[in-house]
Formats: sequence, structure tokens, C-alpha cells
Amino acid sequence: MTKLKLIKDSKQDEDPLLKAAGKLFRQKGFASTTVREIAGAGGMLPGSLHYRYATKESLLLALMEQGITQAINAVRSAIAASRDPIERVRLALRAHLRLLIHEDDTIYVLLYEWRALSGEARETMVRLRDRYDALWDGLLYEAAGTGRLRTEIDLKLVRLSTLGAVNWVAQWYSPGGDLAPDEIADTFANNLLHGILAEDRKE
Amino acid sequence: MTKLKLIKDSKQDEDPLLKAAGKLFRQKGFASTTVREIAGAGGMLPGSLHYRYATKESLLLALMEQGITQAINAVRSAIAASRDPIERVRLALRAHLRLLIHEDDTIYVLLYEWRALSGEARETMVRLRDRYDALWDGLLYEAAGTGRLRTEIDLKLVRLSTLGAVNWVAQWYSPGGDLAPDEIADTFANNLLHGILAEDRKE
DNA sequence: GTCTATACTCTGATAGAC
DNA sequence: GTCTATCAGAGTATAGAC
Repeated sequence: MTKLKLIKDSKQDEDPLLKAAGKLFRQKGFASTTVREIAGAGGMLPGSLHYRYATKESLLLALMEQGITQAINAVRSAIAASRDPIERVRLALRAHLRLLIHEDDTIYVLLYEWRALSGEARETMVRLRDRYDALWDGLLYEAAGTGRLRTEIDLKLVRLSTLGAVNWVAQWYSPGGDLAPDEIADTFANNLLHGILAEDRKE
Repeated sequence: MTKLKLIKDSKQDEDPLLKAAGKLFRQKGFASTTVREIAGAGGMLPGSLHYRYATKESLLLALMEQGITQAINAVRSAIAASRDPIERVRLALRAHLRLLIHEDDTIYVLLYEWRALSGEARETMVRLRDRYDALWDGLLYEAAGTGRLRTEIDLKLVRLSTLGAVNWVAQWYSPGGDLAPDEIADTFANNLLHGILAEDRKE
């Protein structure tokens, strides 16, 4: 009973305050956003905000924790659609990019506001982020296990370069552009998997 | 005579104030850095700083302009070492990453502090950044011109994904690690060029 | 749980002596 | 060109009424 409630609570996360904070942190950055702005956007005054979140940083931490949870859930549910390890990597890439690009701001904040976390909060987030990285490493390990990957490649570097490329999309993507998130993700996956040289291909 | 002086001035850029600002902006971000800190690190007081840079933002702009100039120069001089278009891409990648990772903070600030630029300054930087992008597009276009690239690939997306992966290295690289910047750049280039699948390769 | 009111600190920037 | 001194405003956070 209590367990069920916990799961339910952690799932919805429809706090308008967090939502407003996420939007503002993404637009202007954590340091340039004031608690007055957040409170205002959430429909209240600074004094009320501090009743629920003691400090500005606790707001950031809550946002980031929500972000990493959503990322893990999104990837897990996306990869369930296929049993082919290579295809699962592609699906995971799509899920990650979709979350970063779409309305949800938590992933963006998670990725780009690490500097604003101090000490303790940062350690908490590092542990959570490690889990997400482990999820990816598992996916890549499975892919390598098929024997279809070049044996000399460094899986950790593959993860870092691939997620790096995808995370950077947030810097240049504009919703009005001619490329849909899934197209971008697939192109990235394609270039990564097959390379861009023609001469290396079998035909 | 005056021309020579201009070139000389634009080349050295050893302003200790800019250097201090770059270091601090990288560590804590533009918004979280105070002019008092910058002045202090540069060996003066806030009043003196404002004599040379009217506003905090003008400091950021100067830093970014210096950054993009250094990036263009570094890539240009690096690619001069080879005539092979594919090899030139690899060399450019090395140069870019080396600059981002090494002591120089201007590139990092250039990449990660766009949000802090307002209006006019941002437009200036967009124009300069476009030149750098054009340099890369030229390199990739030459590479495609050899006929050695897959014909259906999107060169712009190749640039965005590759530079994205490299720019993201600043987020996880630690100098004490077991990977040298050039190794990382070469691995990224290798995976991009040849892909990570074994089955697509000729042998 | 939200409001009002405010404490206290720090911010970027300026004026004028040296 | 750097200093001292300071302004005016904005920052987070708190206390207590409702």
C-alpha cells in the first residue's frame, strides 16, 4: 500500500513549481534565474516557494533527479520494443534525443547545470548518472556480444561520443527545422554504426 | 605599419584580465562569477577593471572573439600538414579538441556561455561562429569530393554530430585519465569514418 | 500553504582622488 | 591606469500574520 503510493508519487511529478523552474533554468541558466521568477511562473510568491523548497539548489536537485529517472524509464521502455541488440541501441538513442528535444526540460537541466551543484548534491547526482551510463554500457556490451562489432573498439568511448553528439543537439536544434528528432537520431546511429566512408563497405 | 600593429595585437592577447576571466567563467560559469573575483585574479580592483571593460558582458564577448579566432587559426594551421582530405578532417578534429582540453579556456567559454550573451553581442558571435562552421563544411565537402564518402550522407549532420561529440568531451575529460586528447580525437574520427560494425567492412 | 514585509548580503557599475 | 568609496538595485532567505 505504502509502496504503491511511493511509486505513484514518483511517477506523476506534476509540480507546477518544478515545471516552471525547469523551463527557466533551461532558458536562462540556473544562476541567472531568480526564485522570484520561479515563484511567479508557478503562481506564487517567494515566501511560499521556500515553504516547499528550502533553497534554490534543492529545486535544481529535485529537477535533476526527476530528469535522470525519466531518462532511464524512457530508454528502458524504448528498448523493450526489440530483441536485436543493434536495433536496441538505435531505439535508445531515439528515446534519449526525444526526451532532450521535446517539451521536457529536466534532461537539459540535468546535462547542462552540473556546475551549479555543490558538494553533496553533486555526489548524489553522480551516483544516479552512473546508473544511466551503466544502462548504456549494457546495451553496447550486448551489441558487442553479437560479434557484429569491430573487436578493437572502446565501448566506453563509443558511449561518450554518441551521447555527446546527441546531447549537443540541444545546442543547435530548432523545432521549426527540417529535421525531426528521430531522423537526427537515426542518422547519428547510422553514421556511427556504418561510418561515412564508402570504401570500407562491402558494397 | 598600422596594419602590422593590428595583427600583432590581435595575435598575442596576453591580457591577464581576460585570462583570469576565462578561467573563472569556465569553472563557475559567467553568471556565477563576480567582477570582483575577476579583478582580484587579474591583480586589480573592480574600479580598475571597469576602466578597461565597461561591462561584464564586454569581457565575455572579448573572450569569445578571441576563442573563435584561436579555433580558426588552430584548425587552419593543423590541416596544412596534409593534402589528403580525409586526413585533414582527422587533423582538424585533433586541433579542435586539443584547444578545448588544454589550458586555453576561451573555446570552452565560447561553446558553453552562449546563453549569457544578449542581443547584439550574440549576433556578432553568430557571424563569427558561422565562419568556423564554414571552414568545417569546406573540409567535409572536400572529403566528399574524393568520392570516398557514402553519397547519401548529410554533411551538415556529420559536422554537427562530430563537433558535438568532441565539444562534449569537455564535460567528462580529466587530465589525469588514461586517454590523451589526440587518442580521443582519433578514436572519434575512426568510428565516424569506418563505423563500429565489423560486418560492413571489406575485411 | 500562501501571503506580507523585510533582513541581510552581494551585485555591477560610477565618481573622483591620486 | 589604478585606487577608494559608494550607489542603487537585486539576490536568497526568513518571520510571522492570515
